[in-house]
Amino acid sequence: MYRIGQFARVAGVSRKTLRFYDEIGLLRPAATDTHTRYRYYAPAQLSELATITALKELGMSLDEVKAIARRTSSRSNRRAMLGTVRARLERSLAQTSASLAAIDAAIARAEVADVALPVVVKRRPSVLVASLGEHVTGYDVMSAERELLGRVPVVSRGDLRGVLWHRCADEGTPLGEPFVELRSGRRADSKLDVTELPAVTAACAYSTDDYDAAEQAYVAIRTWMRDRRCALAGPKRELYRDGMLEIQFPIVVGDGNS
Amino acid sequence: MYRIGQFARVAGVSRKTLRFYDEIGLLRPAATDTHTRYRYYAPAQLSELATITALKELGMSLDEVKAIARRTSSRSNRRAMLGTVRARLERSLAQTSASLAAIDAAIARAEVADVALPVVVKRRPSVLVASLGEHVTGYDVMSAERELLGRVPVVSRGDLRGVLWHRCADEGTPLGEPFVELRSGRRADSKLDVTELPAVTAACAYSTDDYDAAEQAYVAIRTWMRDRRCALAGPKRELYRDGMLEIQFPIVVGDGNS
DNA sequence: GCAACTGTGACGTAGCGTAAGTGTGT
DNA sequence: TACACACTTACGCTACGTCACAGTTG
Repeated sequence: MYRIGQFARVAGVSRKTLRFYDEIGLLRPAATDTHTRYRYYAPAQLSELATITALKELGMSLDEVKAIARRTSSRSNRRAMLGTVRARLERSLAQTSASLAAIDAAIARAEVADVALPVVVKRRPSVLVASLGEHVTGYDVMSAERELLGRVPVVSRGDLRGVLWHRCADEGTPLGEPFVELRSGRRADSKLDVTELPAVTAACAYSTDDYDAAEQAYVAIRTWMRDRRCALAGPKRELYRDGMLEIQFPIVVGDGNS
Repeated sequence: MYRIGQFARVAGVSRKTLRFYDEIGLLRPAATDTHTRYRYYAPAQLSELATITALKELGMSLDEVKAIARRTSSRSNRRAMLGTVRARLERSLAQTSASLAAIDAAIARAEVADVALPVVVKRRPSVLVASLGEHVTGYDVMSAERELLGRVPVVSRGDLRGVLWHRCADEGTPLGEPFVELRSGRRADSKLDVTELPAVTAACAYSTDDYDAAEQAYVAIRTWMRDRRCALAGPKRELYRDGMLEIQFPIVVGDGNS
């Protein structure tokens, strides 16, 4: 029989680890002195501990190790558990390599060194909006917006206000459609188009409300999407927030089930 | 100005996250009502928060984000930090893909489904041992061992006892060298060879002390090493521990600096 | 007055590391 | 007696999630 220190040295783990495994019932010492409470381990427990360590290395949590190491766990249970762990590892691998690619891209163009124009992904819920129902060229967007606002009373408006870009400058004449959120239940002028902006996951960036800054934000999102081989999934959205601009590119996204 | 709930919705994070970032000084609200302690956020803070989120996505800790986002951090500092994070990501990637390969191998041969013969890696310190100084064939190992033990008094012996296998059965006649650990400071019979077993990192498995079980353990380690494309780095060691056998294959191992 | 919001604690997560203070073995 | 070893208890770490209870806003 080994006392805790020697067993720890021989097994290559820390004493604290052994006490912890005892505490959570994962590896109980073969004997415990009832008076001194010293833990005594049998040589055969080296292989028990090796099982625990090996399963932990495969990426299992101690709870999972406990479950799989029980005598009562069936072969099919164990196989299922391996599948679960495998799936988790794969997700983590994808995540890590995506981060690695992103950081390499950032290093390559020395971009994040200036912490410039961060892009973030957000899930946006669907929203009820009113618009004029027509797509106008870039130069007419501001007047169209004024007209729209003139037709929707302030009490009916929600917080969101902006432009949907159905076609961007890089594809020819830009075509935009100003919109305002409608407070739920409010009806608008019957000549207005009332539609539901669909829920999307979008890559977003922020800028001040001037042309050059916005252009930089657009470039940042495009670069971000190129780095991640990410496809556009709908018209871009430009939102006005009190002097700030938020630019959203809806993106295609896995549903997490694959 | 947004209150916490709206800011959280717009930014796509939780209220608790915002309170936490306030608490650790990572993102302080633009204003706080001194009476009610309500937090008020400015629209421009959306982009601050986006920076934080983006850096976090790259794999930085909040402490690192705090450091890199400070105005006082220089470009070279930031570049160095990116390098650090990149290195960490790479290690984690290697680790995860190794686990994935191991679990795939296990699934393929339905091995861990029976939680059979786990292999673990251990770092072993160097150890002072005595031996007869000659390599004997497999059949003579037991008698050589008896002779060795006869020449080393019990008081001089340490805990370790076993055989070094200089050549294994798969390479022809097995050649072994029994050894016993010497308690530090103790001198042995001058006709014995006293050497230092070098410190090694070894892949280890356990078995009971009989031929078939030991053979299975050998197979398990060889399979493990093949799965990991891992090379042998010295004579195999067989240790006797009170009826149990521990088999160690020294392996080549990166020094963690690459 | 009521619903929806906000605040501050306090406790939980995983897997141990690191003391602090006290008893045990040789 | 000295010294290594063992014990328990408690707090620390990351990045928040989840109550519970009380005050605030519209």
